[in-house]
Amino acid sequence: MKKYIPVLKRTKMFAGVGDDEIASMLSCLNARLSTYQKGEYVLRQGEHLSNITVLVHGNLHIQKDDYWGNRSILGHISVGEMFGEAYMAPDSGALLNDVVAVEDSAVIFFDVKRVITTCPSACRFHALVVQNLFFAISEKNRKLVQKLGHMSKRSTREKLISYLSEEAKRQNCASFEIPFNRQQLADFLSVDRSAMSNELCKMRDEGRLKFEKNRFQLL
Amino acid sequence: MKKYIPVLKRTKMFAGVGDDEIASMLSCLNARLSTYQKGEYVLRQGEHLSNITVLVHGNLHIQKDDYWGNRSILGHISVGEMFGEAYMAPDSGALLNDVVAVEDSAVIFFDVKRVITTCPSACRFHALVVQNLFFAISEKNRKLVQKLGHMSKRSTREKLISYLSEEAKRQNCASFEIPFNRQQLADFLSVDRSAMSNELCKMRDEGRLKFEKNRFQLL
DNA sequence: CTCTTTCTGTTGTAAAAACAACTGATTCGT
DNA sequence: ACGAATCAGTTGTTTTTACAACAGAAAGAG
Repeated sequence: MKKYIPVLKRTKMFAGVGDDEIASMLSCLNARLSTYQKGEYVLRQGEHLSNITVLVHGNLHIQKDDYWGNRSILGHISVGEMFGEAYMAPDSGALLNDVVAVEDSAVIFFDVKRVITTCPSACRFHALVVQNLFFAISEKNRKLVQKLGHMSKRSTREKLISYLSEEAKRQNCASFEIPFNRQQLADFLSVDRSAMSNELCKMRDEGRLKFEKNRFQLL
Repeated sequence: MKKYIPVLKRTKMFAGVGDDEIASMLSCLNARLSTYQKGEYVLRQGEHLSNITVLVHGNLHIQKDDYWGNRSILGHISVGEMFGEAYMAPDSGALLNDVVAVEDSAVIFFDVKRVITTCPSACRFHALVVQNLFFAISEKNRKLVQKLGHMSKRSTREKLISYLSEEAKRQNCASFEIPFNRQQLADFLSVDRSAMSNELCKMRDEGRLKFEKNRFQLL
C-alpha cells in the first residue's frame, strides 16, 4: 500500500499532508487496498458502503442498469479521484450504481467512522484531512447543483444560455474559454451535438454571441 | 437567538444535541442572527460566503438571473433547512445564485472555520455536529446525483423509466408509491405534465407498468 | 348535498430535438 | 508533406415534446 503514497499525496483528501503522516494515517484510518482486473466489479448496486474510497491505479466506470436491463455509463473515475463519499451516512441505503474496473485497477478503502471521528492524539493531520474532505464534498455538491441548473432547462438553446452565461459570470468576463469541445459540451448538457451546433450558430447569427473553437463571447 | 433553539434542535445539523449544548455552541460557532423583510436579499450572486446558514423563520427562494436578465427560481428553503453548505471551501468562488426572502425571515449564520475545526475542550457535542454535517452534505450529494441521472435522459419516457425504476429498486419492490402528484413529478423531471401523462399511459397500454394515483407497479 | 377546485388523461397542432448523412476544416502522426 | 482521423457546421427527415384546450373524476368547502 505504501507505494501509493505519492498518489494519495496528490488527492484532495490528503492535500497538505506529508508522506510520513499519510503513512501513519493508513493504519489509523483502517485503510485497505484492493486490486481488480479489467471487467471486475469494485462496487455493486444493492451493496452497502461504509468506506470512502480513492482510486490509486487504473480507471473505473460508474454504471447503472435500469429495471429492464438497459445500461448507461454515468461517470468516469480517474487516478486520485475519490468516490463513494455520497454514501458516508450510515442510513444512506444501498448503492444505486455499479462501479466497474475498465482496466486493471487498485482502490484504497478508508473506514468512514475512523475518518470522521478525529482521534484524540495519534494523527496530528487528521483534522486537516477532515477539512479537506469537507471541502471536497462541498465542491462536488456545488458542481452538481450547477449542472442541474443547466439540465433543468427545457430547450437546447436555454441549456446553452444557462451554461455559457454562468461560465461568463464565473470567469467574470464576457469572453471566455470552455473546457469542452462540441461533442463533450453536448454530452455534458445531454443534448444532440448537431442540434446544439445548429443552435449555437443561430444564436451567433442573431448577434447574441460570438465564438471560435472553444472561446466564446457573449454580447 | 435563543428562542430559535427548538428550531435548531430539529435540524439535521444539530440532530441528537440537547438544548443546553446548542446554547453553548451558538457562541462557540460564532453564530449570528439576521432578520430580513419580505423581498430582501439574504445572499447575492457574486458575494463570497464563509458561513453555514440555517433558516429559522420564514421562507426563502433560490433565484438565478442569467446573462440576459431572465430569472428562474431554482429552489425553495423552508424552516430548519440548511443552505450555503456548497460554499464551505475557502476557494469556492463567488455565489452563483441569489437567495431572497419571500416573506419576513430569520437566518442564523455559523462560521465555517469554527464549525469544521473541532475545539479541543469546550463543546462536547462539537464532534457530533461535524458528523451530522458530513452526513447531511453527503446525503444532499447523493440526491443530486440521482436526480442528475434522471435528468440526463433524453426523452420523457426515459426519464420516467429512470426515475420509476430507481424508486422500485430503492423501495425494493416493484409496487411502490411516489411522493409526487403528476404536476410535481413533471416539475421534478423538468418535462411537460401532459406529455408525461401521455407517455405514462402509453407505457401502461404497452404493458410495461400499472399505476393508480401515486402508486406504481413495474412489470 | 352541491358547487368549486384540483387533478389526470386525451387530443391536435406547432415547435423543437434527435438522427443520419455529408462537407470542409483542422489536427495529428509518420 | 501526406493520409487518416477528428471536429464543426449544414441540411433534410423523422420523432418527440411543448403547448393549449378540454372533459371527466376526485377531492374539498360550505
